[in-house]
Amino acid sequence: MGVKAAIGPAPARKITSVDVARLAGVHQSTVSRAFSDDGSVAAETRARVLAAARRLGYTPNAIARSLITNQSNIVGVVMAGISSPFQPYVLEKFLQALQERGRQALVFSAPPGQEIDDILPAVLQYRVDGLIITSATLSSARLEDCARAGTPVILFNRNVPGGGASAVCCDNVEGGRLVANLLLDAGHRRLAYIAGSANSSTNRDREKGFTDRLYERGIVGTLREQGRYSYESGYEAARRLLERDDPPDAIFCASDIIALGALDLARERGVRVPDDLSIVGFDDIPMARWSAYALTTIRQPVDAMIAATLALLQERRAAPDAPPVTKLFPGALVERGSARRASGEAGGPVGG
Amino acid sequence: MGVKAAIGPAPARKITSVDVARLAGVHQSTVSRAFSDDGSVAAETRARVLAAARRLGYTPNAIARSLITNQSNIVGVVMAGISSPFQPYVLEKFLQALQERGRQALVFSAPPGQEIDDILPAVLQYRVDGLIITSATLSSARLEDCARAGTPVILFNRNVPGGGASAVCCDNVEGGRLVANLLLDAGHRRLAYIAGSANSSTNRDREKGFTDRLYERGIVGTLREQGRYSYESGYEAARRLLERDDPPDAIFCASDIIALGALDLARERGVRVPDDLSIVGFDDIPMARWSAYALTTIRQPVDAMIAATLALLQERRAAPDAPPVTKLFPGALVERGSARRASGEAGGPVGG
DNA sequence: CTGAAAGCGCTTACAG
DNA sequence: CTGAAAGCGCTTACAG
Repeated sequence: MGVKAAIGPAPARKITSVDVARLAGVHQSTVSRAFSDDGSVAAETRARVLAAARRLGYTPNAIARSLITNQSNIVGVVMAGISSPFQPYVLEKFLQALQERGRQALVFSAPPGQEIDDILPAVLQYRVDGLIITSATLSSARLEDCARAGTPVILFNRNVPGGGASAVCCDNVEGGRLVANLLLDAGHRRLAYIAGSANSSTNRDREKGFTDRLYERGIVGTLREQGRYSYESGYEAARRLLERDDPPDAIFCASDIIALGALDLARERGVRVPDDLSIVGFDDIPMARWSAYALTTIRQPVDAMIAATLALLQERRAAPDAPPVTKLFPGALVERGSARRASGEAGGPVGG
Repeated sequence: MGVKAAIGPAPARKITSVDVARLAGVHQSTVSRAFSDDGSVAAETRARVLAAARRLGYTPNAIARSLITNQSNIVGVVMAGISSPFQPYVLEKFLQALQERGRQALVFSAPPGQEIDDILPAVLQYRVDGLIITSATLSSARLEDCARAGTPVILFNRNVPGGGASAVCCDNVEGGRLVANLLLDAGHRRLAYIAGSANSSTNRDREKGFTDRLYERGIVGTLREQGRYSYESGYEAARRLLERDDPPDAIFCASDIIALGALDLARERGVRVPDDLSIVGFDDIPMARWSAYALTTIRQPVDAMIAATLALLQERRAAPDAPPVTKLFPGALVERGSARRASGEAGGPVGG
């Protein structure tokens, strides 16, 4: 009533369910029930509680709830580098899917290409309900820590057979085969592969599918350049390839971002795409459809893969000791302008 | 000892500090101290506790800690769309900065251009220590909810004077002026502006700085196309501009991604950049330096802006009722190949 | 349908 | 330096 009151309303910090209960004239446990879906509360009581809560600006404390229910509703998402365009594309979809399901995402970024063991303790401290690791791997020691903590782990876009973790992945081997078929059917015989980071399963599998199919169809002597998953890397690798005495007439790049770099280098040197050189990527990132690139590529069915990841996480939480599974999703060939069409192919629907 | 033992080690779910205390032969509070930095524990005791913890695979429960310390160590990050390339670039830097400071990030993605009021309750339930909102705004009602909950809010890359929230922002008005000067000094007189989303402060400020400076220097009749922050939008807007009877010879785009679309459209139509047309963007996203684009642009000092955001958050947590402040950071002109150089300018260092 | 009480796993004065 | 105890803000059997 004195001078102090004039300073302004004392900010009533830290409103709890007890405050709401007092105002609504009920017990604290009733407040709790009013905020839970299945709590049996008289409709009228609930209305009174909710009104009091609104007046006080009360929101249930999810931290306290997590502690007692032993469920945080938080999923950990660890990404190895968000800078490569496929990653934010995936992350955004994960965030949306999680939000739709009423879950939160604690997101971590790891230096690309590295193991993410250092990050794990922080993730586990927050007792996340599950852990999604995209484009990275966890050592088996850390994987065991997760198992011991009862935290299910799903590897997204990384497939380590026998690695002890469940995985959701595009069928990269089959994708590589698809590209080999496409290029061979278009008449190419002088082929090259620009690899992504050496230690990634995506690179390994895409390369394997590609070269195996080439071999099956009698092609040998395919060129190879080691790259990383970056534009600059594709640009440089393509330079080395095109400076050869016997340059390739078709290049399969381990990912779209590599292909974009290769495409730009080719153009700069006056090599016409696809007339002189076919270039194919993998992922179908948003940029692949830019008219400047019109990249022929393999599309990963990201939405289905994300839904499967979340379903698997749920499943594993119920049955933590079930053996790891791997779910493979077929990629789809998207033909745009950067690769020659099969020679036998008709010009359009009319010709069919 | 019976059949059950053969099934395997019963997974000792939910190890707590009590379990560790028992194994180490100390009280539970001593375990807690051993895991805290300043807790006074005998070195030998701490070692024993840590050994026991390792053996049991114990990690302190951060959820329980948050409840008692009233500090979650979690920062909420709300982004309006991660798909535009500047956003993941910023997000990655935020995540890294937060990790370095021992903090976690609860990340939310909102539909771009929209208000993010719906997301706020979820954020507040988790009692985040602070909230960073990038490229989006909160209604004043929701801002008040945050104030009442004692959660400091910083707007990143959005500047709403008198909006009631603190903000960290590039000086977009000054950036717009810089571009006007550059283009005028290079001899351009027929100018155009491709706008970003109409309701964004970034667009408003960049346009204002640009047109004000043009006006000051006596240029009128500047063309304007409304766009959104997307490649496609820049592509289409540039088409409309270049199909005119009196096309511009220089275009300032509200952001780099718009400029990239404009650049590609120009090329497709055989318009030479920068000989026939200068194009300037804003942000300096990683793609701007790709050799295919070599985009002249304004670089936002993102690292400094992020450090300031985090410092401000810390500050506001200590003094929640301090009035909102806005920190403006100057952008830097980065001249690459997409805009003509000033006519008076020497060709290189030799000519100086 | 509602109240009273126990308990989730920690931290932190308070003694000694 | 260590132990004993209170308490953070909830949920959830248990009675009634």
